[in-house]
Amino acid sequence: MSEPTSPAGTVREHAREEMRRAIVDAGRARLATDGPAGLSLRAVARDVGMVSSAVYRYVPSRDALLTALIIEAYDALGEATEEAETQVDRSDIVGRWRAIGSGAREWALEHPHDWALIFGSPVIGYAAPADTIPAATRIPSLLRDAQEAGVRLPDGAVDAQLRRTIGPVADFFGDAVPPETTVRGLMAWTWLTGSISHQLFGHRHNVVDDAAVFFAAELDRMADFLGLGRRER
Amino acid sequence: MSEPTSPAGTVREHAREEMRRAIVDAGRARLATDGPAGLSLRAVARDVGMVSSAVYRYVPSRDALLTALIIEAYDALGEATEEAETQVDRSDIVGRWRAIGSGAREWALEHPHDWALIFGSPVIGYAAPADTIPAATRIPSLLRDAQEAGVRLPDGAVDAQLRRTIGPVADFFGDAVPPETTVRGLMAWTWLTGSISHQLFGHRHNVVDDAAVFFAAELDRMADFLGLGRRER
DNA sequence: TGTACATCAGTGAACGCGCGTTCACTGATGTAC
DNA sequence: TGTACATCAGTGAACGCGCGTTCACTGATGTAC
Repeated sequence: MSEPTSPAGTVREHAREEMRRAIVDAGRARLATDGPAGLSLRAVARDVGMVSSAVYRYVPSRDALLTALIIEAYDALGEATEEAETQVDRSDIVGRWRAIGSGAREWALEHPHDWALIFGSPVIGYAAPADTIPAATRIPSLLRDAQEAGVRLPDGAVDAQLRRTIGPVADFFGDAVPPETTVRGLMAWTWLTGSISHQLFGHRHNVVDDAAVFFAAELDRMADFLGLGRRER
Repeated sequence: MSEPTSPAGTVREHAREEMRRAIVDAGRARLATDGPAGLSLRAVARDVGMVSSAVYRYVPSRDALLTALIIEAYDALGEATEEAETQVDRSDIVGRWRAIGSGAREWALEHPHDWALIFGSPVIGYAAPADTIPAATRIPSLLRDAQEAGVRLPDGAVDAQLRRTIGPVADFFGDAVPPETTVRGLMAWTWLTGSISHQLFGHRHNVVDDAAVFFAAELDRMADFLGLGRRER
């Protein structure tokens, strides 16, 4: 029962990759109990059954581990929302909007501490690693699709100053989408993350009884605000 | 030049209260550099020029100091928004809404770490001390005033389940305000805090060039969403 | 007004703790010939 | 296939640090008579 022949170095590399995963995963678990500021390499080392100095074989420093956790959180949220959205028929614009919202919410409920890493207080000394959050880009692409599908998007007048200030995201939304729609798209993203944070961070205790019911109502009103249900006459 | 006669104990009590203030203020300043998790009584003691054990005369523990800071932040935000709102004529409903929004935003820009204490990641082991955030109650009272002033607030149909779930805040908004307006009022609060957090926490870098311009545009659209400009026919 | 006593603010040493990171090392696993 | 050497994972001790909290104390300030 010999091992199957494998390219040189691969076995070790594989073990190495597994160990690194175990360390990062232990770090993520630690986040839940200790918070980002309390993340400790020594604690992580104990959790994976290693002496503290050994983790330095896999991770250059405590800060690098935290950075890795932040980046992974961004990516995981992006994947979760994308996955949720693709469950819905491409032509069902409102359904896709709901899927994006609920997908993000569900991921957040399953990974509250990772959500906090992204949308909670910035960890001192850490900027958001990416200029663009993968999950955020679902909205502009949805609006572009809506436009192409003949949805009558909000197109009120937008003055030059406001049009200028949304310049950095004009490319994401595309030229065809009216500026008013871009403004509202950004607002929708803000509201979506705000609502999820309120739910997660306890700001809806004694405000709303059933968070899911209220969230669904919010999603509907936001779809309306974005004009997603309005067909071209 | 003798001291004016003063009730016994008052001089000491006064000094004591001043020292307590200095300690709490130093704690707040520390927040900016060390974050809530890194808040340290020893550091605070150094900042006020005391030996670490001496601060225990004024504050029972590190956690108690943090709690005091959180409570003060809630109150300060509430006062700042109330103060901003009262600058505007009571009958100018849209103006009051803008004042609430801008007042909250300005307070947040001046006290970003206190804002993070309230709306950022929950500090592990600390629940929001109050069931109600003083600042949040500005919105229901504004909507009640709008109603009385004859503004035609959103009054679409709201199903029983949704009406039930907003039960806990029904009193704040009052019976006269339509349930749809209550739903939108809660959404407006969510959006307001979300927008400010996005600005403060860096989520608008490379999204929007001029945060103030975009925020003003958001306020206008939200006023619209709340139906604040619509007069009874 | 003067004295004896009680209260209180602040000191300094000590407790036991966990942290990030470095470094010289051992022993196992892979590579080259 | 067999041996000599290089690479690498993991060890254990050590560095210097800051933390929260307790405790017996000193000396100043207030109170009662």
